[in-house]
Amino acid sequence: MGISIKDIARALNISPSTVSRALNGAYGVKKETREQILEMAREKGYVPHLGAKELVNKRSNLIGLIIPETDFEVRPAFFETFPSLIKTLRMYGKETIMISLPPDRYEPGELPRICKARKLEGVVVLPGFLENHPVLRDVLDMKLAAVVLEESTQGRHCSNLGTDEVDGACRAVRHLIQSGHRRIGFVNGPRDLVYICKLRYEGYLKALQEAGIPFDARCVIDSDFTGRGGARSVLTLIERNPGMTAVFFANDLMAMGAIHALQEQGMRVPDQLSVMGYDGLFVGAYFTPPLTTVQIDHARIGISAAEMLMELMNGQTGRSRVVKPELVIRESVKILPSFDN
Amino acid sequence: MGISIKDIARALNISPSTVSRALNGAYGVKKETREQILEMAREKGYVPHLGAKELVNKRSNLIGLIIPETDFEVRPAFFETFPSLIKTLRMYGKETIMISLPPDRYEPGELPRICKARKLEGVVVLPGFLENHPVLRDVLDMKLAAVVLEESTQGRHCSNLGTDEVDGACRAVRHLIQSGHRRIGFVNGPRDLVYICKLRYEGYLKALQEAGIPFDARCVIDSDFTGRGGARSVLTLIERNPGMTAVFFANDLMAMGAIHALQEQGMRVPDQLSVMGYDGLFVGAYFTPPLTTVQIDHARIGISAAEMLMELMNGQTGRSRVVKPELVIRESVKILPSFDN
DNA sequence: CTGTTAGCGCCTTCAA
DNA sequence: TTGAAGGCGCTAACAG
Repeated sequence: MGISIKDIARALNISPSTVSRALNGAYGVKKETREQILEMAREKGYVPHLGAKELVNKRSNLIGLIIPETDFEVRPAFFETFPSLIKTLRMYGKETIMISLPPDRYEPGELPRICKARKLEGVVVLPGFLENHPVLRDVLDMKLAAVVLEESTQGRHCSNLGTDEVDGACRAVRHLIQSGHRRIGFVNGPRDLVYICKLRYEGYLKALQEAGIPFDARCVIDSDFTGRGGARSVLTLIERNPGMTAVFFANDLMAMGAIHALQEQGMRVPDQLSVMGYDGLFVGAYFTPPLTTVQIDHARIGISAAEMLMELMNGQTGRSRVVKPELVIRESVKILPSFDN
Repeated sequence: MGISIKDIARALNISPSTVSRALNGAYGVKKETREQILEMAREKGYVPHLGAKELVNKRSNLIGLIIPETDFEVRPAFFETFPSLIKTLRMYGKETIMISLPPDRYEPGELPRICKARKLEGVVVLPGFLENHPVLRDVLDMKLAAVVLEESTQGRHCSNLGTDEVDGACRAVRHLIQSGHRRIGFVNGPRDLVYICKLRYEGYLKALQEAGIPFDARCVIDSDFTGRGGARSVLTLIERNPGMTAVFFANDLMAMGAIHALQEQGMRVPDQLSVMGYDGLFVGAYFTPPLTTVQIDHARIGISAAEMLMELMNGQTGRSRVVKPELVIRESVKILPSFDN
């Protein structure tokens, strides 16, 4: 099929090893010969067979990108880390192979088998597998360099990278408080299923506490991260809490669904109810009102994930890292006049 | 490192070739021996080295997924084909490797080199490379099975798969006409850069023609697929066309940006201006008003792309296929009373 | 500086 | 039914 090292050796009447040396390390080959070889390689369009190299070098330069086969609507921001992640890995000479795994129906041992078969050098696990999910456990057991996004999984060969969810949520709610809101609702995601929901909840509590606002369980409701869920939940919340002036949603999608539902009921946002999102979906900017939210820098996360993986592959020990999200103030939160500072 | 075929041969005091046979073709091995081998393989956790297999079998089972390194906002729906595409390929025993290429700064020959080096069996090219882009030309030259999404590139080994853009746009505009609109604006994408823009334009013209509505160039404007662009463009269009009652946008993002801008100007949608989108982003459902749009079934496209690639790999000739998009009627288009049918 | 030899893990003749 | 030998494309160790 393709041109091999032998072909060009034969053409030049030299040995394959010399060709190999010229093409790689370069040292220990007469300049003249090397140039001939390089020339001939170019001429014949030689491309090294990476698979064969791997066989002898024991380095595949392959990184697995593990993505959960889940309903897309749940995490639309999900794929935004891809471009920067892949690009950064490529800068390190690593290529990315996709491994799509069904969170339900996952057979333990499947992932390790794939990794062994392809001799992957590391994996990046995208969010979608819950704490202690068999996939995560296999990742830990494999003793293969791994970076887990958003979950707290960590080990000798496993780092995790997330946003500072507690801080993000806390700042969101703090912003509401600073805008004069005291009775603040919280529509969370599925707290028992998704790790970050716990953290966002923590942030909510923390901000209230700081401000000396007593916690009221009636202000909090667990939902499902969908627009419809957000709509349903906000309506429930309003009914339960007549004095509530603002609601913090654990993601933008729910916030958007809620705003829509409220407007359908003839309520004005933010005049009658302020809404705070979380995620920073860019479509939020085109909402009416434009959604105030907490923005996650996905491109940055992709880069960091790649870098952390390289660290691990260089023998460093697994660690934890969080990037701080950013508060994006748009127009869905009203500043209550009495607190106008 | 890992367990090899030899290890299990030695443990059983038989030859590696027998083990190989037992593990693969299975024929020509005594049932008893085979069972011993299988048992031992399981016990030792044997996993075949795919790279080594490839070396002898000449089949890598690797498919390249070519994605353009572009600004994310431009095509948010972009990644929605991923899950189904990867999953389907996996069902065919193929794994997916990501190849991210910069549309500008692309060096011709780069892609073929990557494909050769990894011995890829085929590629799927995601949208983002314009007609006749060097990447597309290389794809054609490689004579490797390839499925190109959205562009019309085709060849002996190259199929293309898109949605029926003309039909989609035509149906969108037809819906506006049936709702009683006559003077209908069109905010297109960058027509000179993105192939589908031409098709959507065609559909727009076709629908007008069908209805006997004369074309007016002042009703059409090329924009850039962003929310801000849509906002700017709709304002221009309104100024130029006082009698205009509806606008068709070549993507949802622009439609959303436009709706937002209109509402900021105090205009009501759809009462004063009807808006039609294109893409079917699910967040559109949470807009106020919920966006009427043309929906593309990305999951279906992923599946079809995989299947078309397999066809090509089985020796069939490149072909063209379009899937029909679906009109999703929500509330951003007003039915004008006079035409109430 | 260069060629020879051996082997990575696997499969496929060809013989036994 | 099984084993031995050879080779896929490449590199590393050892001679020369």
